[in-house]
Amino acid sequence: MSLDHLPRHQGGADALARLLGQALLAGSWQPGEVFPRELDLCKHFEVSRNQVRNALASLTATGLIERTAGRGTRVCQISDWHLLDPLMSEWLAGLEAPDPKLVREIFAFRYSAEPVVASLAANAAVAADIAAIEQAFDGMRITASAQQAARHVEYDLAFHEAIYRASHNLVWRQMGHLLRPSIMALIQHSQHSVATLDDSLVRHGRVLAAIRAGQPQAAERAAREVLKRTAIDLGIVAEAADTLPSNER
Amino acid sequence: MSLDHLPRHQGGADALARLLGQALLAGSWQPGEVFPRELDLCKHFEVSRNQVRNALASLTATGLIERTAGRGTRVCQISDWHLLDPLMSEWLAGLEAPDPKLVREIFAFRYSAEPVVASLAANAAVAADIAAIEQAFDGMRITASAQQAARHVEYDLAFHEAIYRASHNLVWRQMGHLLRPSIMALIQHSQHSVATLDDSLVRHGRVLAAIRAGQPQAAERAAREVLKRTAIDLGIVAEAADTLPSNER
DNA sequence: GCTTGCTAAAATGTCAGACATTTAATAGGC
DNA sequence: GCCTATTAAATGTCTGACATTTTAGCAAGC
Repeated sequence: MSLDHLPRHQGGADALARLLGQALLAGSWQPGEVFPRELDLCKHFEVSRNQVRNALASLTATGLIERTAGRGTRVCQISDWHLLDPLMSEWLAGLEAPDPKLVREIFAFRYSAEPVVASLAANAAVAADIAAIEQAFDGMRITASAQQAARHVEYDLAFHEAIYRASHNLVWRQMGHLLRPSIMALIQHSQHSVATLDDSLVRHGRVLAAIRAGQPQAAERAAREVLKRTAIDLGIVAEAADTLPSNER
Repeated sequence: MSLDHLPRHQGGADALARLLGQALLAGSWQPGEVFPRELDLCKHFEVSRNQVRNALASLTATGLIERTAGRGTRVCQISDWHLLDPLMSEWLAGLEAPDPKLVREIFAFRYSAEPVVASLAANAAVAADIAAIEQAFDGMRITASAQQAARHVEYDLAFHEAIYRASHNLVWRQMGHLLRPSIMALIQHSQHSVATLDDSLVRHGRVLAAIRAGQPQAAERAAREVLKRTAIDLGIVAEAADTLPSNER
């Protein structure tokens, strides 16, 4: 794959890293394939070798590419990508059409993890945590219309992130970054009718209530119900389906 | 905090990043404090500015420090550290005496997450996955003596990592990196008597059996039992205690 | 006295060019 | 045919100069 179709860019090495990172996430290069050489990138984007090297260093840090002196740069296997790196989440969230396989994998993770997080939050949340969740929930309610989908999604994001934070665990908190790509993908599949939005709101409300009441098991169940709704909205499972996304043998 | 007590080093920028990263993880600088300037680091370690900048770039990528032109370099809050970055795990695992708070946080995460992972593995594992878990388990059995603690811990690590891989989820798999610092800490608290080692082995065996049998709920329970044993061995809870480490309000 | 604005210093960021090192391919000798 | 030396090509490193950003200090003006 050549880089002819990539647009010129403006901004520093970060912008270049983002551009290349997103191209890799979008599948412009296959794993194992050789990546363009530094000097070619310099020429194509009309930037200094320094900027290219800085950008490539970011890509290396996220496990997208692997570089060896004399050999060149190759694209890593998907299983080696650092999906939990905040940079990666940001790039993924900014993609127009993220790889459905990736979205599905991330959602499958959320489906198994988030009930546990909600349960932890119900045990550990203090007043400030509950206030944060509540505020996000209020925002979701106010923006529950098709016209304000973008703002609604932001509040949705804040809601779930607040729950991760409320778990009061450093590791789970870091994982909140993963929410952005998963939730931003909702905008693409914007089959947000009034009915589904209302249903989604009710389910979110039950999670909030359970956490506020300090009921871990109820929070766990409620979180799972929220994710079932999200799975439908993401187009991962069909509307009527009662089955859940799970990893088959 | 000055860097007078840091040893000279040998190796490239990676080694320097490791040295500085481990010093940060060990708490040599407080969050918010200013970090030494590039030129001071050059002088102290007798390396080029290039190497220093590369090392500092790694530290920036892991969220340990934050750099601003003209302002300088400051140490980030612990909550901003990218604990899920593989580099971070490696540094943390290599520490002689990692911060007990961090070890506890990571273990608390494992305690809530690993039962879920085991359950997923019981659903998703194929023959190769089970073989990998089995092989690690055999290794643990063979090295179950105080003399071979180091090798035993490696097999222990392989056992848990194989379960993460068996979940067949890209995100959970990435999280396997976290195991190393958590399990390596076991070497420090090496109160491995024959009895505890035997008990630990039995519990690990039950996880393997449940996954092989494809029984998610049994796997979940068994994984929790393994972690209760580990919590004792890590000195997180007392021997007789039946209570579990959890995040209090 | 307080604010405003200019100036200088100090830190990180960037550039350009030469050189070092590693890897792989290639040609040559036996 | 195999082994070795050479060459080419890629990434890695060093150096010095310069750019940019931020902060602090100082001075002028209201």
